[in-house]
Amino acid sequence: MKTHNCKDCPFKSPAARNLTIEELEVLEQHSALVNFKKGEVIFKEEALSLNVAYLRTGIVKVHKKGPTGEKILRIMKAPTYLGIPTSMGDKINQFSATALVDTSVCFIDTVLFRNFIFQNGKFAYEIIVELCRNELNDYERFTSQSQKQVHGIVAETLLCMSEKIFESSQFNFPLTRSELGDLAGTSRESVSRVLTELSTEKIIQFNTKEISILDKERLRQISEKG
Amino acid sequence: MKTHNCKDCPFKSPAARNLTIEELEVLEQHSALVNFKKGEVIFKEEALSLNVAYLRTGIVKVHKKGPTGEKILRIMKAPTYLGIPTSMGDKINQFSATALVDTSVCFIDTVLFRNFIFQNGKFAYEIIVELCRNELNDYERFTSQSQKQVHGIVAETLLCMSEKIFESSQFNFPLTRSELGDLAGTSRESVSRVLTELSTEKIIQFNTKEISILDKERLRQISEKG
DNA sequence: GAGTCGGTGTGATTTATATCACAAAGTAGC
DNA sequence: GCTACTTTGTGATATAAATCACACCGACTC
Repeated sequence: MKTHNCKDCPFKSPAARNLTIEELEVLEQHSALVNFKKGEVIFKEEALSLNVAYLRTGIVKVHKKGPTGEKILRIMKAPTYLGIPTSMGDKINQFSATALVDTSVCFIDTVLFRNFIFQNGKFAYEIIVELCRNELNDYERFTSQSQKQVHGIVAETLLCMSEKIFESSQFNFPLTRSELGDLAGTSRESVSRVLTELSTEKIIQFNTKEISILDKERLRQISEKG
Repeated sequence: MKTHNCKDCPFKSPAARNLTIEELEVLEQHSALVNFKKGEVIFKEEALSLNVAYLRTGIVKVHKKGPTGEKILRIMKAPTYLGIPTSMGDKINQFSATALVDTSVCFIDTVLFRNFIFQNGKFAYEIIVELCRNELNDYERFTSQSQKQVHGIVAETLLCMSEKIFESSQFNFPLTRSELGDLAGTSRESVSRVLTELSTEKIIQFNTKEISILDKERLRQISEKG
């Protein structure tokens, strides 16, 4: 039984679009397509990293144990590679990935992935571009989080979710308040308070999971002034 | 007058060691070696990114404007590439790099750098490995900084400087207290206080610029428990 | 329907850290 | 050497946000 077909995959990564037919055939033989339900762990920190994970569809949180609890490093949306740093930089996973919605992931043999880098420059180039973009994003958020205060960070996080992840001003928020705190670097209670405050000021509207942004401009102002 | 010689450069990057003689000759023609004195800016945020910067010798700070001031993203030591994300991920620099000691940098034409990635898989692979290692480091520090409190972060930063940058328990610290604050995500005054506290507990010893770690184990404990 | 449980809102309190303020010590220029 | 400027240490104060505490609300189970 054929589980997947890489050649005609409608969710090919920009990198994989540069692979030849032959390379795609090899990829097909050395990769596995796995579906995850909301809440399931895709790969786990401290486990041996055997594959590169490619997020084909869905949304995941990338997270890591910290001194006082879980830190959510980033929310990622398909299509994207998830575990390149953890596969190329170290033998064991330095972070975990967990599905926030139903998700499909391709696990690609690390040796094969490495061979593609060696033999296909365009493939390698796209991987590098993706890594670089991620790094720039991280720097941006890192800077914000260490200088802004809660209002600013929560506003920024909401904007980011709206623009980058859901591409809509209204969305079903896949994180609990506590997780949003872990992402924004603050506490569950503080998030809650900021959210109600934004709501009373008619900047957002929400009922538990459903959030809609009413006044994007003011939200951006709050995000920018910190 | 020949400014530099890539073929026999004793500071070749792991990536550049995979270049052929011919490629090194091209590199030599399309790169420039520039020396910087302590405090000089190597490249600046918001300027057009024209080259990939390779830190051949020296130590630099990579920093970025934040809502309330400068954020130091990381301290980097030669040999390392400095501006890959800023050259590959975007047309304009998303961060600055400033020399902390006298430093030499090779500026490599971005187009040529890209061609090397396309045509030399081993070169590309080493670049990817470097990017991945950096990302893992960033995640680690990011997690620490958002969960530890000042004692922990300052301790961690000192340990990191000692182990990764100077490889010695005694070193001439190239940052001001204020910069150390920008790096650790805290204020100048808090850094000062933690430092004197660590000093009265005989964990470190310092006089303004010269710092020595006396009790590495206790410093690590403080760093780990937050 | 009663009971458990994870998630949530929100007030009261505590606490870590920023900020303010100023003196002292370095450092650079002339 | 003296002057001006930056950097540093440290006490007093202010404040943002964590923590604690409790009530509430679904969603499940039995």
